[in-house]
Amino acid sequence: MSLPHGILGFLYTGSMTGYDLAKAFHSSVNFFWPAQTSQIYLELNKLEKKQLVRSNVVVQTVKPNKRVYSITQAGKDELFNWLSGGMNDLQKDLKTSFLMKVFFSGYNSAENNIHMLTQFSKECSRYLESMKEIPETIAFYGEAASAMEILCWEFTADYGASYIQMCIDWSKRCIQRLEELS
Amino acid sequence: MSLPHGILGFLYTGSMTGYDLAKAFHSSVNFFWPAQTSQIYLELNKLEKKQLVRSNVVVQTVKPNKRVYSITQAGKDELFNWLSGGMNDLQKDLKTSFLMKVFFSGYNSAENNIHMLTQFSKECSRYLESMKEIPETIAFYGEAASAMEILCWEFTADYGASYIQMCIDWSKRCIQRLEELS
DNA sequence: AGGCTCATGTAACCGGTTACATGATTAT
DNA sequence: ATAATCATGTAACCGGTTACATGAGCCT
Repeated sequence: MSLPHGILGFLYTGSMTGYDLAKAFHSSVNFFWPAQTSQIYLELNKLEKKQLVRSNVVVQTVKPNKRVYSITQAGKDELFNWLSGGMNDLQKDLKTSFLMKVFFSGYNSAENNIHMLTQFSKECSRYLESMKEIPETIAFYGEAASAMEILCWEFTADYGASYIQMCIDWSKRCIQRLEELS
Repeated sequence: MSLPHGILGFLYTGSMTGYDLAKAFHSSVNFFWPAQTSQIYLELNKLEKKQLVRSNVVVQTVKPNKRVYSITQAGKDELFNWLSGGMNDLQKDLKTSFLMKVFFSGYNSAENNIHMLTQFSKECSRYLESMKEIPETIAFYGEAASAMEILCWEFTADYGASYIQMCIDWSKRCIQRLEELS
């Protein structure tokens, strides 16, 4: 239950079409929130029914017509209410199928588990690598943004990198303990 | 798509009822996978249709009758296939509404954001605190488990604690940078 | 000719959440 | 008395995923 608030967040900086929003999502929050374009259109409909956004069709000759969405006052209220509102529970953030797998990996051999954790660690490194473009992306979009906005974008990047690094450190510790067994 | 595998994982150690499974979930993986009892019954039905588990009713006189589930060979195959199978994508693990909130917190004041992050940090500490019982739980259940099983349980606890600790460190860094602004 | 950009959707499905429903026995 | 334990479900809903459908114009 976050995509609608993300949409409101983007619309707060200016009116956009569903298509624009999809691009905005994909080029910014994608590394932690991959959104489907179709889902964005669905959410826009819901948001309009709740009167948190409003839309009007812009007729175009060369390109296809488009529906431009704007945030309403009620939408802004909802956005800021959400921003200053209560936290999401940490339990939800920990709920990963990976941990479920680890929990039952005791049925597996040490070799298998070392292999599994090595694979995991490698995937983490790959992900970390793919996140190295983020500072450039922030610099690009930051031209038109406030210092505070840029800072908060950097916070999300920091969080992402820290999380992946923690995973790498953790798997290293686990592998070490598995090797001590044999 | 992990709960069914968790069920198979528990049934691998022995036959159980839905009720037993619910207790097993709640007293072990609960800190990273809070499962609803009703969902467990639904999944058991699905697993039986797929012939990964089989059940038979045990008539009781004093207590109500119960349906005991056992894992089939196909179920064991599925379990071990899943255990040694490909990784879940890290992107999913990063997909938290909290990051969405942080991303748009640039619209908020420094004071508001410091307050928000302080609240978050406190909640993390509380969660860390609540996780301190886990070693005892592991010791309790570990009596009947192999060294490898215990080790993997500890891995999940380590992961959980490391994750929360990372969140605490991260919010500390963020707050520091916010304070430098003013 | 082939692929990209612009532009907007529908439909089926799925895992999971919340809330509700029932009812006997046993321990405090 | 009343709370907990044992025991199993149904129903409505919800956010999100996957796949599919359409179609004009522009660039190479």
